[in-house]
Amino acid sequence: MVNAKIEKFFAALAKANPKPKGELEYTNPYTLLVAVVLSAQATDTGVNKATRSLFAAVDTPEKMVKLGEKKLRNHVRTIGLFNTKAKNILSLSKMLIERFDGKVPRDRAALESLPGVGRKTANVVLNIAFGEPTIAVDTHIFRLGNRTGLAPGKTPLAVEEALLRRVPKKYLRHAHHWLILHGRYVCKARKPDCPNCVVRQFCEYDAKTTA
DNA sequence: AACTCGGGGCA
DNA sequence: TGCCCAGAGTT
Repeated sequence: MVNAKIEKFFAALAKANPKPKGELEYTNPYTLLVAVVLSAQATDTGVNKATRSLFAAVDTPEKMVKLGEKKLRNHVRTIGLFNTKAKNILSLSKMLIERFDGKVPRDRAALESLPGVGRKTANVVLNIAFGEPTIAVDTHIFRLGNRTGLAPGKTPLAVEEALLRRVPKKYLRHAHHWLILHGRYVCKARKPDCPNCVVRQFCEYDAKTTA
């Protein structure tokens, strides 16, 4: 995809998402980190529902340790893979207290050293909590990047690097979130809603299937 | 590269 | 009722 096309691609996404919801609503790096760890292979709505009461009372690693793994597990029981996730979140919270002064580190290697935190989760935290120009490539963005021709790549890391090269700098701050929302609700895996897609005129997939 | 974790949402 | 989901860790 050529540069002029990419610029219009993101301008259209920006216009379609004036007030993006979801992760951008988090102002606390710690609850953001916990929410993203919980969201692995689960639906965002399910995570939001389960964590609403939890985060009202528990918004620091100290409070999480005090709550304990058993009660945490009860809070997130409706989320898939909750057993492993609860264990990771307790362990991760203790590590934050012992090694990072109780704060979420603004550092990729430090973040990825935490249990349950991989490259995708680290990128979300770096972007949303600290304003770093990262792109977190999940299944949605991986599919969208390849399908549209915006950022083709064999692996998630390859797609991430392609996006970092191609996304205009002024859009880098929000590109990650726009792409996730677009992949989730419009450029869906099964049945992409091309008729209602704001970037269809820049999309190689739409050109191939409907032209 | 393949396998496992996992309850809820949705067709 | 069956299939899939805002991944990460292990083998």
